[in-house]
Amino acid sequence: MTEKIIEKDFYTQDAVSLAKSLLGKLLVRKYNNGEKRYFIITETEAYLGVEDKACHCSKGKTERTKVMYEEGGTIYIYLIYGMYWMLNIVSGKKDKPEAVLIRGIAEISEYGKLIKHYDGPGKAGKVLEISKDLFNGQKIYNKTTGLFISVPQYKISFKMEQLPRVGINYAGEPWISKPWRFVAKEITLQQ
DNA sequence: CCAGTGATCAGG
DNA sequence: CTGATCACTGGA
Repeated sequence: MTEKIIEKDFYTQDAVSLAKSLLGKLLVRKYNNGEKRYFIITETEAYLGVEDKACHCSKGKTERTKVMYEEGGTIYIYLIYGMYWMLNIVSGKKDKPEAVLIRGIAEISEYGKLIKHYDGPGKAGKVLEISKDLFNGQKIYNKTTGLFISVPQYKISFKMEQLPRVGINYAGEPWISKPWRFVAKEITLQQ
């Protein structure tokens, strides 16, 4: 697998366009034992600043949310329900708190064959073996951190679905209805 | 349908 | 310090 890492500038776009752009990109995880695995990003959600009542930053800057105020490309990780590590990529400019939640990934082999889907952010976090200690505040465009995003060498085709976000009923309207969840369907790879 | 599980945060 | 909440998942 050749790795064409995506540069820092890519992450300065707003969270909604970044959420779309990340579909079909390759998430590379180099584990502590040296093993390397490859995952296509298949589902994302955008969280858009202090106004968005579904966004953690709607309550302002806290110990947890401070990394969302960093520049685009910063990794934001938090624990939910005491069990699941959620992986987010901060987007936009410094001091504009936006992020994209990675909700689904599909593992592919080194030769571009689909292996397994991990549908759901908790499952994705588990297979990636991420945690706050390991990656929170790191940069996703830094190839040395063990978790980075690149352009896949294989041509990937899919249909994009746009849906409301899940698990945010507490946010109220209009935020519940914002179609800021993006799913890649019918994924095929050409070698 | 619902319990598990612990960091985080507002409030005293 | 305490109690409530939670961008979820897996098993009745």
